[in-house]
Amino acid sequence: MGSRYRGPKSEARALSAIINLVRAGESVMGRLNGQFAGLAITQSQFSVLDAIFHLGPLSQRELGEKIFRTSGNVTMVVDNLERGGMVRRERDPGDRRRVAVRLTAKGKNTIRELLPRRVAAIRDEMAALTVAEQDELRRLCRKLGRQGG
Amino acid sequence: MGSRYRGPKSEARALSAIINLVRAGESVMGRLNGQFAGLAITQSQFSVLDAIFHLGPLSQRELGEKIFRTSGNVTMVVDNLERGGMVRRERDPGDRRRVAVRLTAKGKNTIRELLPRRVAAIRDEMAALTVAEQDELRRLCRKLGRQGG
DNA sequence: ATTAAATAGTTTGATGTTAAGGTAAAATGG
DNA sequence: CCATTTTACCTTAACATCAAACTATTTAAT
Repeated sequence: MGSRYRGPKSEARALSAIINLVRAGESVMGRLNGQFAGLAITQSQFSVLDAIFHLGPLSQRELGEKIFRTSGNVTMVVDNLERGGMVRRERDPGDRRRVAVRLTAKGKNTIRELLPRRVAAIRDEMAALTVAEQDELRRLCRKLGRQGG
Repeated sequence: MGSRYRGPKSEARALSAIINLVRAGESVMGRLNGQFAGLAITQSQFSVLDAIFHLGPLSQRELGEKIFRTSGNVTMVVDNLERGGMVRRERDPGDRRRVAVRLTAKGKNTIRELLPRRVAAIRDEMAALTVAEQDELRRLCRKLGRQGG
């Protein structure tokens, strides 16, 4: 499926599109994460705080789903957040396998402070494109991303 | 610059576009890197082999530029490739700070075997989009990527 | 020539990431 | 009730990644 021959030109075009796609993603995220330079927080940590802030306490399994990471990874990220006093682990008494990850006051303050900056940075990033272009980009990326998984 | 107000709807649009951009890049690369599962090679290692294969021996600084990584990182990736017998380091006699990274026969065979597979996988990934869409995607990603860096 | 600045590469310390395997708890099926 | 399977989390080993500090070498300035 999708493998009908299109010739070498077609391959160069596909390669170029992918390179630019990946590079754009990396460079946008790189600039966005520049926000965190100096602050004691990383991208993964931000993602976790953001998820809990918007969705309420989550188990690590749920967090892994939200941020598209393995459970082993979530363990480490939550470890580091916990050490920094941003979140608290609470064993679920009903199902003792589960751990609810919950924001502390410090974590809540941090994410509340960071969010508006992040929103502003995203707005500025995307200001390079018109509204129509942003919609088209999203449409194309969805079509691509959906593919295999 | 680029920060004239566009309202909250605009921010949701921008955020959604970025999320889909980054996710598409990650998911496409994830599927592409699935190719390497089982083989003793990683994405970074592939990038290095690919660069040397097409451009000839490069210094580590040049490699870092090509694959958008820091020099410290290149040191480790080349370490691992060298340990696997894929490349050889050769001190430049003219400028003894420099190290030329050169493919071994094994490295050459490996990349020659991997490249066609990668090209085919890329072709299949992008077959989700029409030719016109591929061009548009590339154009939009370029516009975005150029921005800050 | 001496000194200062720049460049190439390495090392270190912290974090992230996965895959694979391990432990404990819960659910399921006799 | 007991054995099996599944689930949630943790641990380990290996690699990736960056920032910052460091060594060695080259270039530039005076």
